[in-house]
Amino acid sequence: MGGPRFEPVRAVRAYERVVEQIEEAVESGALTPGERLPSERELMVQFSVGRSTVREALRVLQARGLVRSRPGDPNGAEVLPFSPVVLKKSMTTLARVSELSLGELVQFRMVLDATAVLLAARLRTEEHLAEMAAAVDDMKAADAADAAAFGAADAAFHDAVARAGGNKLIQVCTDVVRAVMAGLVEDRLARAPDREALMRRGVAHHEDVIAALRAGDGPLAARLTRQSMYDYYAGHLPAEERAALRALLE
Amino acid sequence: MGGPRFEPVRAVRAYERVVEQIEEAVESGALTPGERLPSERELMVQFSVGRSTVREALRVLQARGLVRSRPGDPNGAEVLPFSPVVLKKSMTTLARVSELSLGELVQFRMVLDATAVLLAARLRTEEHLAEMAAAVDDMKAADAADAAAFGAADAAFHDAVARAGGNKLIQVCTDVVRAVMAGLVEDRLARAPDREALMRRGVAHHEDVIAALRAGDGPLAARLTRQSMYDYYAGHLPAEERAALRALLE
DNA sequence: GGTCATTTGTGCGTATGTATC
DNA sequence: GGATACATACGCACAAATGAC
Repeated sequence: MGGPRFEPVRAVRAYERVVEQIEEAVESGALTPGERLPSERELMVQFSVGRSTVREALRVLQARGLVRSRPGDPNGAEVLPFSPVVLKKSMTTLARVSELSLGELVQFRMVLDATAVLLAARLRTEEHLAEMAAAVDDMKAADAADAAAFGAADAAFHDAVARAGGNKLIQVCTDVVRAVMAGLVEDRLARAPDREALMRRGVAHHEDVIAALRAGDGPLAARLTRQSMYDYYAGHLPAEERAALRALLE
Repeated sequence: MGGPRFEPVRAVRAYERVVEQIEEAVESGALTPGERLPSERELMVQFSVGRSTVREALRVLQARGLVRSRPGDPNGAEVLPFSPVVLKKSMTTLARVSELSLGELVQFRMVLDATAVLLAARLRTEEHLAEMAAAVDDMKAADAADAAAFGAADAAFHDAVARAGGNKLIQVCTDVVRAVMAGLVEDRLARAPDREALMRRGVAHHEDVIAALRAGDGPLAARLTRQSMYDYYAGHLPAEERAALRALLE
C-alpha cells in the first residue's frame, strides 16, 4: 500500500499519435494557415510509421478541417484557416439523427440573433451599418423568383449584425444553424404561395432593425428580430411549436 | 446558347464515395446504433476498392463519431448512437484557433441557459423538478475540496433544466459550451480564494430557480439564471467583458 | 506549351496483436 | 489453451495529378 498508483493504459493507435502531434502544432499556432506539411513520405520518416498510418492521420485531420491534401501537390498538405464547415456538418448530423424539428432550430436562431442585435446596438460602427444597409439593398434588388440571391443577401445581413455584436461564437452558431435550416426547408419556402409577401415583410423588418441599431435601442432591435423570425417561419410550423416560439416573443 | 448547362465536376476520391454511402445508411436509419458494419475485407469486396480505401473511409467515419472499430473485433465496426463529443471537439478547436474569450463563452451560456429555463417553466414535469432538486442536493453534499463532484452535479442540474425546456439543440449546445469552459478555466476556478462562497451562492441560486420553475414564473427563472452565471464568472473577466455581460442582465 | 521529377491516390501482400468462440 | 477471424500496421508497386523548369 502506498506504492505508485499505476494508471490504466488504453491502447492508442499509431495514427492517433500522429494526429495529436500535428493537431497540437496547428492549434497552438506553430503551423499557420497556408503553411505546408511535409510530404507523406517525409512524415513517415519523421514519425517512423508506415505510409498508410500517415495517410489515415491526414484523413482524420482533413475530416476535422485542419488540413487539405491534393493529389500530386509537391508541397504537401496545406494547413487551413478555421472554417465552420465541420461545425455545420456535425450539426447537420445532429439535426438528422436526433430529428431536430424546424421549431427547435427557429427557436435557437430567434434567441441568438436577438442577442446579436442587442449586443450590436452597443458596439455597431458606421461600417457595420453600411454593410447591413447594402445587404438589405441586395435583398430588395433580388428577383422575386431568385430565392438563392435573396437568401444570400439575408445571410449577409445577419452576418454583419453578428459581427457587429462582437461575439464570434454567436456569429458562427447562427451562421451554422441558418445553413442547416436552409438545407432543410429552402424548397418548401421557395414554393410558399405567400413567399413574395414574406420577402417584402422581411425587408421592412430588417430596415426597422437598422433604424433601431442606429438609434442605439438594443431591446427594440431584439424584439423586432424575434418577431421577424417568427413571422417568417410560423406558417410552416405546427400549432404547438408556434406556441413554444411565442413564449420567446415576451 | 440554350444548350445543356454542364456543371463543373470535381474529382471525388474513392474513399469519399465510400464515406457518403455508409454515412447515408447511418443517418437515414438504415443502420441503427449497435449494428455492425461488414468486415473491412467484406467492405472492399462490396465497394470494389482496396483495403486502404476502406480503412481511410472508416477513419473519416470514426472522426465524425458515426462508427467505432476495435482491433480484433470479429463483428466489424460498430455503428454508434449520436454523441456530442464531435461537436465538443470542433467547438474546442474553434475556441482555440479563433481565440474565443471566456466572456464570449459565458455570454453564450447566459443566453441559452436562460432560454432553457424560460421554456422549462412551461413544460416542466414533477420528474424534471425532482431531478433538479436531486442535483442541487448533490451540489450541497459535494466536499468543498472536490471541485469535480460539484461541477458534475452542477452539470446534471443544467442538463435537467435543458431537457425540461424541450429543445434538444439548446440542450446539446449548452452542454458542449459548458464542457469547453470547464476545460479552459476549471483549474482557475478551483483555486479561486472565494470558491466556497461562490459554491454556496450557486446552490442558493439554483434553489431559487427551482422555486420559480415550480411557480411557473419563466421570466423570473431566466433572470435568476443570467444573474447566477454572471456572479459566478464575473470575477474572472476583464472590465469590458463584464460590461458586455451586464448588457444581457437587462 | 511541353516535359519531367515528385507527390498523392489506390491496390495488394504480409506480419503481428487481439477478441471471440 | 487453441483455433479462427479480425483490425492494425508496414512496405511496395502503379496510375494519375500537380507544379516547376
